[in-house]
Amino acid sequence: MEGGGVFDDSHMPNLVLKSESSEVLDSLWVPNSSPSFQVSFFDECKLYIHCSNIGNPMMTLLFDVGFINITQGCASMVSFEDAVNTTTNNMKSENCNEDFDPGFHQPADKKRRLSHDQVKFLEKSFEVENKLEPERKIQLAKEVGLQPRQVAIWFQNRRARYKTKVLEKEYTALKASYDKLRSDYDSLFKDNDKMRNEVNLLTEKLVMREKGKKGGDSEAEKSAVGAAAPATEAASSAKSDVFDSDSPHCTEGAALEPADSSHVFERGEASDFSQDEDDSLMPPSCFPKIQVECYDDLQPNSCNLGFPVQDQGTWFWQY
DNA sequence: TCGGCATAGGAAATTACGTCA
DNA sequence: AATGACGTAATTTCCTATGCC
Repeated sequence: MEGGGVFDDSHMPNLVLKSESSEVLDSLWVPNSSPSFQVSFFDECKLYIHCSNIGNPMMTLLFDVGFINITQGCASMVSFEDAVNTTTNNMKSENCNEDFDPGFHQPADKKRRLSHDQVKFLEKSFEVENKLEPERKIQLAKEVGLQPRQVAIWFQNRRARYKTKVLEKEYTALKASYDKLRSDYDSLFKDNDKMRNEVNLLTEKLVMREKGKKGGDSEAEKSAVGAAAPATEAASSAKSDVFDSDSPHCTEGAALEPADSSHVFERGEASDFSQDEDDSLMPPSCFPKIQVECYDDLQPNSCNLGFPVQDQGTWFWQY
């Protein structure tokens, strides 16, 4: 059970307070007023408190002892605790009125948790507007039964909590995005590696064929290619069929340069997707065309970072 | 108009307390 | 009963905006 509820009339069995609580307590929290409390009579079950306030005649409040806990008389606060938790022993007061019985004093920094109803009320108000105008602060304080200062502090802390929550959410989203990006990058890198191997194989085939043509020894060419094929076939994926030696993709344009083709694919820093363009290394027409559609399934805000798919292709492939 | 001062309010950091496992 | 973790009320410090002289 949450204790220390302020102005939580669900815990107020006393008819005096039930019927007059709003009026009475409002009067206690008149800004700039200096209410004072005085225990005038205290018997085994009732507590009589005289409350004087500016603009108000002396009032006598009658409380059932087992249900109340005066916490901040100086600040004009009366809190009502659950009967189960409250006894005559824990009745305390930190009233600035030094005339109070020492037995009712408590440390000045004593704090009480706000009641469920108070928090609910403040939360609703916070949803409407998370900043407090002075008038609104006073109005809220009156309605919820707190000091304006307490309301201001609650809003301050609430804003801080809200900000923390938003930051946590943003961090989580950003991290998920990064993880996906990283995962996509890794899989792309593997594909890249696989394709590089295929290109190397095909390049070798092509070179051999060119050599064979130049030498006019077609028999030697056949045997060379035939010998190379079984050894490399295992490493090739099914995609290699696309780049078969008869494919127009490969035969078009100038001859490939096998010696330099591999370093274009070399992996740089894992987090650095940029590659310096170096046309001298490989003529654009030498590589088989990589279809950009293979990136189409990338989700926005994940690995593609919102850039057009066409642009992303250049992060990995320099033509 | 400009500068100095006081004041209020907010953000951020920190402390202190209450609650719970 | 003691203890540590956690949530939160409250405090402190710093900064900024505003009004007044």
